Amino acid sequence: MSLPHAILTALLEKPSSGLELTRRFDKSIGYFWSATHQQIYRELGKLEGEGLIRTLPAEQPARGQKKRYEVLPAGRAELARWTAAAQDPKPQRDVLLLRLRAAAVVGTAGLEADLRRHLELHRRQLTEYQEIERRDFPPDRDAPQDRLRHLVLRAGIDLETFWTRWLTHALTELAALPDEGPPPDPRTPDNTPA
Amino acid sequence: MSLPHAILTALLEKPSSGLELTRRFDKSIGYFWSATHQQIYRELGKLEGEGLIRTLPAEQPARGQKKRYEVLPAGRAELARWTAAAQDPKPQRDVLLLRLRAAAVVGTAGLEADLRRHLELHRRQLTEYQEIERRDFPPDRDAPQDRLRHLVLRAGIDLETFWTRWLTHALTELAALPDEGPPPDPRTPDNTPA
DNA sequence: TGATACATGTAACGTGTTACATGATTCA
DNA sequence: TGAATCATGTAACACGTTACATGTATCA
Repeated sequence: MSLPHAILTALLEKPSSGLELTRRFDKSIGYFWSATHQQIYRELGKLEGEGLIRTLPAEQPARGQKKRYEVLPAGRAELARWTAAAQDPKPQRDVLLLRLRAAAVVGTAGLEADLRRHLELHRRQLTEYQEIERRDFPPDRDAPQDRLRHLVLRAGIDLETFWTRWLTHALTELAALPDEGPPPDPRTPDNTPA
Repeated sequence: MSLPHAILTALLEKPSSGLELTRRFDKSIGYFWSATHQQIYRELGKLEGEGLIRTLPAEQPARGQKKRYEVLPAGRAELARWTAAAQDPKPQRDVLLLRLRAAAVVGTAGLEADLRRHLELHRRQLTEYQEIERRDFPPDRDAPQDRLRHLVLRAGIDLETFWTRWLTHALTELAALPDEGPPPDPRTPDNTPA
């Protein structure tokens, strides 16, 4: 139940059409939440049906026509409620860690290349965030509202930093491993006794 | 498409029944992948249908009866294929960061309590992981297969460390903020001009 | 025999993903 | 007028979540 609140937040910061939202989700919003245009249109329909947002008046709703949305008071209230409500952290799920664990069982063949690729992606993401920081949060003293936004960006930066370090370490470990990690181990059942 | 591979990995490490798997996913597997028993049973059925796993022979399939599964050669091959295949990182989605960003818009009322709760949860998780590390990976020189498992656990530990630090910092910032973050800002439309 | 824990499931729904469809606008 | 781009959408499916259902074993 977070996508609608991500959209409400984005619309409060600036009323937008579906496609404009999609672009903002790809850019600045992307470092804490991502969404495709299909999700966004689906959700905009729901939110309008629930009376939390509305299309700006004086816009005809034809199919290929731009439609700008803005948040209604009920929408702002719902967002405030949700922000303050207690929520449990999402259970952990990380594909890369799972793959490493799987490699401990079936061997590390072919892993290294993709780890390098991920390292490169995270490095690029990191420098991108650092540029945003330089541009949007110049040294010392941002306005009160900006301190929270800066805090969120810092989390993004620190997480990317963590992943680049961890991946670097992982590659070192991989290289130091005996040639094929665990031996092929053909102990899989062809006719294993009970 | 990761849950089946998480199950294959777990079953290769040790053949298990559905409920045993559920327990292992709650414990040691939980720091890189989580799953409920409903997901696990659903997926075990699929995997068996695809010929990647089978129930250990000499077990009657009654409803309340234990059923142990083991991985077939085709299953091991599929896991090895998946482990080596290139995969893009999952798009970022973090509820806590989203809430902070929302708070920058609708105000920070009620946030602090839940941040403290999260901090406490992450601290507890961290010490739990550290105990696993002390117990399962005694100082220096683990066996080759264990180095990868240790690496995965280190990621879990470092991530929890990051979150406790970040939350501590976030609480400091919150406290330093003017009483209600951004002013109530009743600029929501009642009749806003174009 | 009745309660409790163990063990395996079904059903319904919300969200995320991928592929495709349709109308409007622009410009060569 | 035809291709490319902008903009809004539909459809189908995979996965995760929550609530509930059913059968077995144990033991008071």
